[in-house]
Amino acid sequence: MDIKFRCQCPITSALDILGDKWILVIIKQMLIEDKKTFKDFTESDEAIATNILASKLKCLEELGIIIKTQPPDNKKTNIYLLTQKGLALTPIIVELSIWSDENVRGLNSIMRDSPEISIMKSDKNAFIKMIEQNYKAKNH
Amino acid sequence: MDIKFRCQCPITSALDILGDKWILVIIKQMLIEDKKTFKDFTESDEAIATNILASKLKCLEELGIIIKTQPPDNKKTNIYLLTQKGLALTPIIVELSIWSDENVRGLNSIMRDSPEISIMKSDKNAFIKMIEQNYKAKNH
DNA sequence: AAAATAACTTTCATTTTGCAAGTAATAATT
DNA sequence: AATTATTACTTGCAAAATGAAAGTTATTTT
Repeated sequence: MDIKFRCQCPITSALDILGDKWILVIIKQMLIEDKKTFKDFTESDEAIATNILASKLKCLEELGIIIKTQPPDNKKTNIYLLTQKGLALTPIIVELSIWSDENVRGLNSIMRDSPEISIMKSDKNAFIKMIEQNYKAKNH
Repeated sequence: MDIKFRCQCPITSALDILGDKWILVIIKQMLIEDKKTFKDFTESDEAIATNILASKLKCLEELGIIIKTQPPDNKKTNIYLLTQKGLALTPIIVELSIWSDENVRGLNSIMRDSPEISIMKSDKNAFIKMIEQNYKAKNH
């Protein structure tokens, strides 16, 4: 199961990996909603189907964007964690958030506010670092 | 043909629009490869099928991300241009570019270098502004 | 007037996504 | 110790999105 890259373009190649309905949603759930088990993902608002979830997690693992680990005290539950490659997607998630706040709100009447949106805009780099540090602190 | 939003999350809502194989590729082609006609898009490296292209362009137009215009001297050729909403996707494209350079290069052996990658990284904001100004200058 | 071009549309095959139900292993409860 | 519940999936099938190839219409160009 390896990815077919459409051409030599770096941006298109990134989208050969990230360009679908679910990959970046799963990354977002891990990064800012603290989801880490298969069950966590199935219970989220987006309501991903379990077969799709299983295939996307496998794909992300093969690409080195996440790793699957077993907690020593529990053989039933698996823990999925972002690797450095996955954490490095934070700037993309933040930019999606800003674009959405400014340009999608008018189209989705039920969209919720991001309480941190003004902080996010006023100092993007600091905000990105904060999210990354926060994730690392929680998962070590 | 209106979009179904999965939930209240701003990031997921952005991905309800942008999360597919083609939308951001088309935006990239307009923004940094100077593509503007139907033919331009069909001739690009990514080789999009004409039926898919037609449906994506229609979708982008309905969302207000691009506009379709007729040059006064030619009734055959249509010109597609990014609106402000479309231009505001520049930061996302730039972040995809940076992430790809650092994390996808190892997976796509034929990926080309971005000559401006170091400038891009050293001052993201300046680079984003430059791309946006450049686009506006060319298309007025 | 004929040929070429631009912008699509149509048809049909393939791939991806989605729903619902089922399974196997482990953990918790009685 | 036996039963029940939970977790992490897989399977089967339907629906939607994507793709390849050919066809259509309205301009331009020759």
